[in-house]
Amino acid sequence: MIEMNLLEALAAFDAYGTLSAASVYLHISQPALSRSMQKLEEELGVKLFERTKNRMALNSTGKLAASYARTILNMEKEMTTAVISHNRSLHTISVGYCAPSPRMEIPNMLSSFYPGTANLSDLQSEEELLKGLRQNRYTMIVLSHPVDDAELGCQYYGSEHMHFSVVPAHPLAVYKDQGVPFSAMDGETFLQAGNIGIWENIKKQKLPHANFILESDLNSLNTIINSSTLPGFATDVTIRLFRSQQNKNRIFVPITDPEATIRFYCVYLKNNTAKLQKWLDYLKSNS
Amino acid sequence: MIEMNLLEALAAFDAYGTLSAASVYLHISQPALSRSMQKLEEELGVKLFERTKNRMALNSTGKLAASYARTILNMEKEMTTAVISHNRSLHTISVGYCAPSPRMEIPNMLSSFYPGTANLSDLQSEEELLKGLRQNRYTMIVLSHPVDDAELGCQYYGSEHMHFSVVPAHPLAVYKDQGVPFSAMDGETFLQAGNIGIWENIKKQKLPHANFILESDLNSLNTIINSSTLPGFATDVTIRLFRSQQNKNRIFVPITDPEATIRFYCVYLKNNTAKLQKWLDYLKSNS
DNA sequence: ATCACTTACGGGTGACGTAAAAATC
DNA sequence: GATTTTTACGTCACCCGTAAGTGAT
Repeated sequence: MIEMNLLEALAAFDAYGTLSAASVYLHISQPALSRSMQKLEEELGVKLFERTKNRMALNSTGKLAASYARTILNMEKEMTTAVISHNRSLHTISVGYCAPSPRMEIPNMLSSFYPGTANLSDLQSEEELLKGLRQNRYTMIVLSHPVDDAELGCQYYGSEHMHFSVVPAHPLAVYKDQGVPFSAMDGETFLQAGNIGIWENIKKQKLPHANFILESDLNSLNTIINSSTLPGFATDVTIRLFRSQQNKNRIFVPITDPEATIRFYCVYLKNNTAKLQKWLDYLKSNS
Repeated sequence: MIEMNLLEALAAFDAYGTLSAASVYLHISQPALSRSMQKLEEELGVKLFERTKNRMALNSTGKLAASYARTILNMEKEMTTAVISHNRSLHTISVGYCAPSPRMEIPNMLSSFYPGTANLSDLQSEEELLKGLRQNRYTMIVLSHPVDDAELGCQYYGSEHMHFSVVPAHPLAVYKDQGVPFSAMDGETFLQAGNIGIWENIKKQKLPHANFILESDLNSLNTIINSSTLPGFATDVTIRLFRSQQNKNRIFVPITDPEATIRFYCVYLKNNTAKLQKWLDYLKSNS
């Protein structure tokens, strides 16, 4: 059997033309490479080189062998990358989100269910998420609606309700219990986090005349909110998550339109059910 | 880099299911195989097996690796056979003939021009010969006519002239100097060697009413001829080649038809000109 | 003189086999 | 008790690097 290091030596010689040059590339001594080539010829029982006293060159048989060597080495390289990447995928849960708040909550929960398992997050449009799921780029995606598909599993995760965030002096602050419709604030200027996923669509639809000042860095956004009287947004989820660091000077006015509530669903390839079993069981037990 | 022996060990384990069985197949000790598998996992940095205290099984990563291992091993096997067969083809001249007499003469001549080079012979129809030549199954073929083709070289080799072989008492024996046409013997029964190549066509065309008793073994044929008065065939070439062992009781009557003479041409792929140079030079110098 | 390859020689690594242990069937 | 895997240990082979030699440019 021809060992891989001999194949690599042959390919290197073919690439570099002389033993000395190839030996430098291979980080071995030149006599060692010379012996390797002799051994290769001996194992195959075939002359691979035309030799003059101070020059070696592949003959036609050697050229053929070198071309095989290259393909075998490529396949070996492909094998290692494929095996390693497959292994990584076993220890990674990649989740795609349509909105920021599940993205804030879920990774920590997954980490506790799957300790030692990397979990990657991505915020995307729902079409991109579904495409990525089918291409196995996501182990699971979180959508704002259930799906019905033979290949896909679907499990309700939870809901999120949108509020306006206003200073106490704001005229609408008094509606903090009964709520207001989106239309009550259309035309105002809002402070807003950068990427809000699916909420972007709802905002455009329900507040067509409003202006938005975007700040993608959450710390900066918080600083700005603290020093500003401009209204902003908050949801039941973000209010809960950031209770400790919350600006006391803000009133959260719930929005009464049905579009202000989103129900989230975890969607996954049924192939991956086993991998997600613990997580799905947890969700079922909570609903 | 993953060495070939590790790949073979992995493939063997996949095939046999236990280290012990695989180690028997591989002719190594079972602990050695155990270490090989550990080393493979270590080199890839990946778990390939589910292990219980006295059982090992490939996990999904291991299955993937084993399948790569098989393809790489197959390619390595393919490499050795391809290289060896290519090498053999360099040291072999395979010649296809359309008639027996060049096949009797040429191999010895080639051996003297190419000592240490195997030379294979085959008797075939001219269509088969041309097909085989283009498929590189023949280094050279001998046809009864020249060819004109951009890819093919062609060199006149020599001619052969057909005679009837009759006992002295035969009525036509007296024509041994002036010759007779084929038609003079049509309808008679002949003794004939088994495979006479292109001559078969000529015989069928020019002696449509004759009968032929075939004997493919030349020694047996000779015995039969010696004890028989039936006519047969001989050519200038066979008369010359077998002069020593010739039956003194035979007269050779030349045949006057133009079809009784064949001119032979060596045809080869121009690709192979270098390989046949010596031989072609010899033929040119003789014509 | 430099370069390129081969041969000779000594040393260290690593792969092997034997032996033994642990655990399962 | 038989099987299967792992660990421990000693041995030997093989591959490597250094050094030296040959021949060509």
